[in-house]
Amino acid sequence: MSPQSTREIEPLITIYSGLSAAEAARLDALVSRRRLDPGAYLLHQHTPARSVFMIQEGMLMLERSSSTGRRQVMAFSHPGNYIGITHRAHYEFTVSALTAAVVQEIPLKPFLTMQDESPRLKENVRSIGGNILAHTLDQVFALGQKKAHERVCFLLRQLSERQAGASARRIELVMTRQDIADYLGLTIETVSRAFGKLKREGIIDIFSAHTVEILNMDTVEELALAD
Amino acid sequence: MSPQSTREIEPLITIYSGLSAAEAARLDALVSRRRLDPGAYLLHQHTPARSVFMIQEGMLMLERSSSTGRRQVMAFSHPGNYIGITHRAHYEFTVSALTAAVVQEIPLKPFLTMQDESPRLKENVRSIGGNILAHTLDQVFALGQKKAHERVCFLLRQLSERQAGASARRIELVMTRQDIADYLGLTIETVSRAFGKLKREGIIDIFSAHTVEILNMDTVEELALAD
DNA sequence: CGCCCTATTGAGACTTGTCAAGTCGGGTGG
DNA sequence: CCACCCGACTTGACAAGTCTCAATAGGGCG
Repeated sequence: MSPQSTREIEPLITIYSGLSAAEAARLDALVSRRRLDPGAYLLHQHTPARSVFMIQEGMLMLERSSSTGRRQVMAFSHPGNYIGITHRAHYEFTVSALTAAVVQEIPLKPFLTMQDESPRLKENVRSIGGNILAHTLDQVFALGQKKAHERVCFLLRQLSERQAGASARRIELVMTRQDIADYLGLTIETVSRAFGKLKREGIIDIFSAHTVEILNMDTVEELALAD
Repeated sequence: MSPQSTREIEPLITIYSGLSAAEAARLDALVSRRRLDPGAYLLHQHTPARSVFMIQEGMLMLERSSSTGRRQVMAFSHPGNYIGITHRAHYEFTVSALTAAVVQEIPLKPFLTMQDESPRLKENVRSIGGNILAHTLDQVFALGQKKAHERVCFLLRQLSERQAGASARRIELVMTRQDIADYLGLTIETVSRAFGKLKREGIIDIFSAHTVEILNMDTVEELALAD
């Protein structure tokens, strides 16, 4: 899939998509809910993967740190996103809550068993895994090919896309500049200057450090997809 | 999983791992072989995904191009690697042969059916998918956090790791400098200078543009993993 | 032997990182 | 209620890294 096509409106596949009422009920029986305070950790890199999670409310952040201390943010996760679906025996990254959040937890073992019995469920999981890989490939493309202000547009576009309906143009930046920098492979100063540049050029407006509005969506798109 | 852990010796999971003789035979019946000349395309981005491939001989390259012409190489694929396993309805990238190659082709539909009936096969596919995601996450980390010469070490380490047993220190660079540059998010000039720097520092030796030897594996490792 | 494609090397421009100073805003304590 | 404080963000000046453009070298093949 090309970087462009992320713009397709994905109807946000869930594991429930197309399941029978009976199957959905069985799945429901597995689910428990967990509430997270801002800053709280959901799980840690290298710990055994025992559950799959779906975000119900709030925003989470997936990150990876090297022994020498630098870190790479792998994703910002929204309601409807899944965590832990494609993993191996151990989690690939650390996950923490950027805001107060509620996640649904599904124990991995019965979830896998149920996949054996429901082709549709298995298919849904496969789709979600594909989406995660596609997202990661987009990120590789962005980090490999784009300049600072283009990477910022890449993020703005991702956030506006997934943000609840109405005013997708006004964006709440829940995360810190450091989080953004670590996501885009930049420094906070460069991120800050990139925002400044976009504002000077009239492409976005910055109300506060954590609220921006996209004035010219086409240009943002164009920069986000620029190679 | 941390960037470090890629160094674990993966016993190269295959879809056959742990299958019964009967299952293996059924799988064999699905497989056909396909020979590729150097430079030939195996499949194209955006075309419907109909098969899964395993490389038997040779080296392939996975790449993605944007409409504006720049491209990102997503991976160099060795014998034993799978292509198309985690995909969606359409292939995510274009795949071509860097050398003469032989691939095994498995039609997707019967392959998925068989997964429904063999939990072990499904588990193998899941593992392989996890490896692919892990590889991609490593790449994100490298592009986001590393300098040019560190990225080159990142590549050298990957190649030495997967290269047939004995002299993993001598590395054949089958691909062009442009391919390397597009994989690492650099220009060919910067790649060339990075090689030069590593050579001047006595970390590698360069016999020809396409043959290098790692003189100090520890340093290469260290640079490859540097954050 | 000569040609062509690829890779290397050099000089200068541009982008990003680093270090340091200054601003903004929310929260606390006087 | 206001002053202060602290963290987060912005801005500036400079250094370092990478890109661009251009010239040169090297290797394979006719």
